[in-house]
Amino acid sequence: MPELPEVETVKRSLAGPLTGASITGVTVYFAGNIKEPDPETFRRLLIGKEFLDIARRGKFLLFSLSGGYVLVVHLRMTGQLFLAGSGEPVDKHTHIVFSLSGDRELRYADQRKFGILELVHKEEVHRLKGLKELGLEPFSTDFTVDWLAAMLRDKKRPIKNLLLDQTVVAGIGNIYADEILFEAGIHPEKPAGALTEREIAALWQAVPRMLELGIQHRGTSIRNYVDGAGQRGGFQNLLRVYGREGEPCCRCGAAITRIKVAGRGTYFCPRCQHREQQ
DNA sequence: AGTCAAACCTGGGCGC
DNA sequence: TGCGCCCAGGTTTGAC
Repeated sequence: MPELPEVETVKRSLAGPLTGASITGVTVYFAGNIKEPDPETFRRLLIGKEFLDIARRGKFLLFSLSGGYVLVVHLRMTGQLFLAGSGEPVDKHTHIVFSLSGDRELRYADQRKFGILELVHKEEVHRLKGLKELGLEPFSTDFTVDWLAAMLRDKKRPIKNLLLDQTVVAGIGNIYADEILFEAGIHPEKPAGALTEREIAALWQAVPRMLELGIQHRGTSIRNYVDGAGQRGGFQNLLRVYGREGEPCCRCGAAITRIKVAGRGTYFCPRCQHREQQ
């Protein structure tokens, strides 16, 4: 599910309703997603805490709580974080329920159970695995074309592989990587270091452009993704290559092709996205 | 340094 | 209906 636009949409949809709310109880139906501390300490520490602020870093959500604690959540493939009324039925994939004042609940559901929840003191956040290795935020002012050019220089790995590397740029996943490369007209297997200046400039523009477009449409819902209000996104209808194997390219009409890059299903237009030059 | 497969889990879709 | 296989939005791990 969740790449940067989806995580950002969850953040925005939870920020209003959650800010100022207090946790009155925590029910853990499945503890496997709780990485630290142990589930009982996790429960005990959270009860009575107030949500102060929500931030996003890459695909991580960071909930600042009273008492100096931070709840860090990574949704991985199928994690969902959404608000519900306390009377609504709890489905079998809901693993953790945070009861809030006013008969509301924040629920964590996760069909494949890959997601991660960690509760740490704010001084400890910087040491968390995955979070500390994150690269640049694509919307930060540090994400310049010169910085990108320097990151690609002499790299032999496929450009798609590099886009998916969270230690380079944070937040891009498999769907947006394909859409970004289509937008920029670059073959996903082209070695990063072989991109021309024009291609680097096009890529630099396409990264924030496609992510922003995803956010404007409230994310991509192909399977499980929903925002903090339980609503699906709309960007799946605007994808131009992802999931469109065999369909005509919207620019040139050639059939969209599916290959594997970095072990991931990869969609591109063989005519618009070439390996050589341009 | 890099690439790859496998692992963590569950479920949907397909062909037979 | 059932079975087996492949696929899935992410990341880590260990082998080469």
